[in-house]
This record gives sequence, C-alpha cells and structure tokens, in this order.
Amino acid sequence: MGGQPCCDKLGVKKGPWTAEEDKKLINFILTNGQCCWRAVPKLAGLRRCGKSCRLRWTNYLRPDLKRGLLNQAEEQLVIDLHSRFGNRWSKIAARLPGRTDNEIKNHWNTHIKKKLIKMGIDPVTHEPLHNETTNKENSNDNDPKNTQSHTPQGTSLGLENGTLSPEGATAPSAASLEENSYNSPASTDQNSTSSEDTESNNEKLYENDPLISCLFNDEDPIIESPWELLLQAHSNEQDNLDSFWAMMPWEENCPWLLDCQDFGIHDFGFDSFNDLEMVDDDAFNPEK
DNA sequence: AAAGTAAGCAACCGCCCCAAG
DNA sequence: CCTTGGGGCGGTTGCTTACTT
Repeated sequence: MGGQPCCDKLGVKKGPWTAEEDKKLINFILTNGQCCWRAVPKLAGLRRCGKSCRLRWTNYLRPDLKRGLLNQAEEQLVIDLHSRFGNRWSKIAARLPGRTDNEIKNHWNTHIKKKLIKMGIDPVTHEPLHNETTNKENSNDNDPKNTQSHTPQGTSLGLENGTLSPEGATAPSAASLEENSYNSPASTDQNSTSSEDTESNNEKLYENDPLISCLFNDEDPIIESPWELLLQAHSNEQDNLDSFWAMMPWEENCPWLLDCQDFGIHDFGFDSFNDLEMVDDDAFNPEK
C-alpha cells in the first residue's frame, strides 16, 4: 500500500524539468490522452516517475492553466473556500478554473496567510487572533481531519460588498469583526449540526452574491476550462481544433516555449508542435 | 559590490483512498 | 472480505530570486 515507491527509483531523474522533457510529455498526452500515469514515462521516453509526470502536467503544462499571481477576486474566493474546506486545496482549486491546488496552496502560504495575520485573523480558523490561544489548545493543526472545524462564515480581506480593498489589510476593529459574524470555537461547535446545515447556511449567506454562491454549487466551476473546451470542440468538429490552438495562451502557460522561440523553436525539434494542427481524431479520443 | 537573509515557488515525499482482482 | 496497485492529496523540501545590510 501507500509508502511503496511509485516506480523504480533507479535511473529515475529528479529535479527541475527540462524543455525537452516538457515537450515529450506534452506530445505524449496530446497524442494519447491521460491514461495510466505509471506507463507514461516509459511510453513517452522520459526517465521520470509517473507521479512526477502527472504533477508536471497538472501543475504546469496543462493548456488551461492560468499563470501569474491570483487576482483579488480569486484571492477572496480562496479565502472563502478555505473557510469552508480548510486545507483541501484540490477542492478549492476545483472551484478556480485554471488554478492548481499546488499554486493555491503556495499562494495561501506565502501571501494570504500573511495578509490575514496582519489583519488579526487566524488563517487556520478564520477567527480573530485573540482567540488563538484557546484554538491552539483545543485543536491539533497537524491533523488533517481537523480542517473541517473551520467556521463557515468565510473571512473577508477587508471587504465591503464583496470587493477587496486595494492593499488589503488593516486590522479590523472588534466591532467590524463582530459585524462579520465570527464565532468562537465553542459557538461554532454548538451551532454546527451537520454539513448539510453548514452548506445551507453558506448558501443563505452568499445568496446575494452570485459569484460566491456559485461556489457552493458542487457541480460546475464558474468558467469552463479551455482544456475542456478543446475536448468538446474536438468531439463536435475537428475544424475547431485550429481555432482552439490559436486561442490557447501557450506563451503565458509555457515559459520554456518562449525560451525556445527566442532561440528558434525548430532548433529544439519542435516540428512536432506543427503536427498538432494535423493531429487526427485518435489524438483526442483515446478510447476510439 | 559582496554577503547574508527572506520570500516565492516548483517539485518531491509519503500517506490515504478506492477500485479491481 | 482481503490484498494490491494506482491515483490523489497535503505537507515539506530545497533551489532560485529578490531584498537588505
């Protein structure tokens, strides 16, 4: 079970991915789709662990990824979702199309956490920091199971009417904190009866905010990802592929591609990218 | 200008869950 | 029902870059 190495460690390369490796992986996925990740390195000619390939693809190479810092709206969504889900980064990422769990996790740890602390809000519990002592005494932060103990109200980054103040973050007054309906851990426990109640409370809380309330719908992300559009487009009309590739922000998503362009893309044997435009149905329909 | 420190982020590690046999 | 293997996830590490002294 679980602690087993996912692949033979001998001969498996680690560390930063090279442009050549990225190219191989992209070509393989685009040609064969996402299948058994363990088999991917071998089939793609990579000396990498299957897990590493999966992470590289999902966190960096996927065409539908946005790059760059989270904008303020996204940041606020992350905070709201974190107050609901805790450190379930994948769940949070699922509500932010184009963002990965890893990216959100990093952004949380490096930016949002600090902002919240600066505002006097405990980033773990979303409670005012003066309750921190009792919180820490009563909870074990290392236990992932405890992440569900977060208050459902959400934490506002100095928001009024759902918008962020430009540079965030002045410490909220006690009155403003009360207005934001922070609950003490005790009252949280008393008030929370079931996850269904919590969810319905959330829906009520955000019913006037379509953007936020959308997040509490478990089904669909707000925006369809370009990657999904690609698959849809291809299942409908092959001709749409050309326009899809034309619209894909490869330059933003793949910095290494820019590097290659700097040097002359064909120096790297990138003819295969031209082939993408001619790729046949099988490339995007592995089950066929 | 150089050295030291902090911040940011990509990548890895290892545990957990779940489906298949 | 048990075992096994693969994928997913959260936490952590370590490298690179930016900033400070």
